[in-house]
Amino acid sequence: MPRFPRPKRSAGRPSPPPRRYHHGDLKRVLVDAALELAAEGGPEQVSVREAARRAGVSPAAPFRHFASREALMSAVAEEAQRRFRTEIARAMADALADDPLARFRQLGLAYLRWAMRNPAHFTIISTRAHFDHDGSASVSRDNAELIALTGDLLAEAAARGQLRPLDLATARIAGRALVYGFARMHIDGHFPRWGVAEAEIERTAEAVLDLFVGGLIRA
Amino acid sequence: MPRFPRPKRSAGRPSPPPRRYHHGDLKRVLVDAALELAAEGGPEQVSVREAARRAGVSPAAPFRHFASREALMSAVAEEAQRRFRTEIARAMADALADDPLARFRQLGLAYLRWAMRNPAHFTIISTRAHFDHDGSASVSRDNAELIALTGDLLAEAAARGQLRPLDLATARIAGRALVYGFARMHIDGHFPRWGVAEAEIERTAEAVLDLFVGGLIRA
DNA sequence: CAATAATGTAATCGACGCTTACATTCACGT
DNA sequence: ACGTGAATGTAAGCGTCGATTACATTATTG
Repeated sequence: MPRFPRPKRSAGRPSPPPRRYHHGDLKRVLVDAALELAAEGGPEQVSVREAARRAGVSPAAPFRHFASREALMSAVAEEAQRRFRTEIARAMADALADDPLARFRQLGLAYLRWAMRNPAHFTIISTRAHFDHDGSASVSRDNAELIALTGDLLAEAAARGQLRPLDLATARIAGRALVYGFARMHIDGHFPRWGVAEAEIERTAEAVLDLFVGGLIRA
Repeated sequence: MPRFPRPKRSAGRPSPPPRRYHHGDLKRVLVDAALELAAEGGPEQVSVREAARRAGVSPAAPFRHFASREALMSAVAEEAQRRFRTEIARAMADALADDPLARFRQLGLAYLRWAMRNPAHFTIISTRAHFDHDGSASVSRDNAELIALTGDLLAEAAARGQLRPLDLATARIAGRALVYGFARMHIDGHFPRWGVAEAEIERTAEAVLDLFVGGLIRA
């Protein structure tokens, strides 16, 4: 006797998903549930059991698809990274094509906006502790591309004589530290202490970016 | 009959601490153990039970001193903040007294060094998720003082005509975002992806700071 | 259609945070 | 000095979690 007696279907009905023993697309549903959990309560709140619960499945079921919580988190990270990458690409498509410094600024702004609007997902893809970056080829590739892009934009700006004399590698890293730090200050709740109200944050982000870029250009 | 029969002491010995029922200084020992745990495996690795274990005490004992894991973490954070504050004060005492920009740079460098050498402790005091900042008067006060100091140094530099025209509040925040971001990039394991080897990091930190300060000064 | 792989459940383990009831010791007023 | 209440420890247990194992059901394929 089956432990989960299949509910009798009234004859001709085409079957609204009434609890089959095999879920069908559990892997994807688990990742989605985990993304939700992260968005709701931060990365630490993601639990295999709760994801299973939301998928309507037993606590052990997820382990057929993910060997560990960490493996689930890696899948979550890859999905988050995919969304991040898409958003950045969209922003860069909108940016002026012929001014590398303007594109650099636009890249920084898009990065900041996505990070601040998706704090949990940003944290997951940004913090080694939450999943194994090196284990994900796509995340590594995306990151490498983004890093290369910032380098290219700065190099192009330098080639056009827009920059004061400075070390490009240092400027690249400083720029990243700036936007990463700003995003994390927001996520980690620093801004109230700095007298920056929620409503001012995006404006402040632009001001900070402009100040930084202003410090790079030839006077 | 006592469940923990006191081990007989050989007569005249002055008692090396042989397991008394009352520990004597459990609160402090628990905080120290928790600090160690954080240093070893990061803030997430801090557990009440393990701290109790290292203190040689039952799993329930810590709850006499800390109402929750979070309360323990707050005590850990306050101790970490105390150490941080001490280190910053020491660095500032060593810095040139009469050049505000040099002091600003020195402050940033001291901040970075401590953060990178004490990653777990830095993470705890920097990330709201790990404990309730607002619940700790001392941490709030320390932070306010540090924030005020950066503002004062920049204002003094501006008053002496060392800076190009810029918004001081923005510069303050940009400076903090820069050092916070750099420190977190290190802690979060970003630098290998950016081609910065471990041995180069402190040098890179100085270069980044100098580039930023160089962008603030009058050309 | 039968064998087998894929994918689910049940039951269980150990670690954790936390609570309650009880034991031991300390500190203080008489 | 002493006895009593406060302080501080233990024991036992609850519910949650990640993870494993044995078994049940379904899908696939020769």
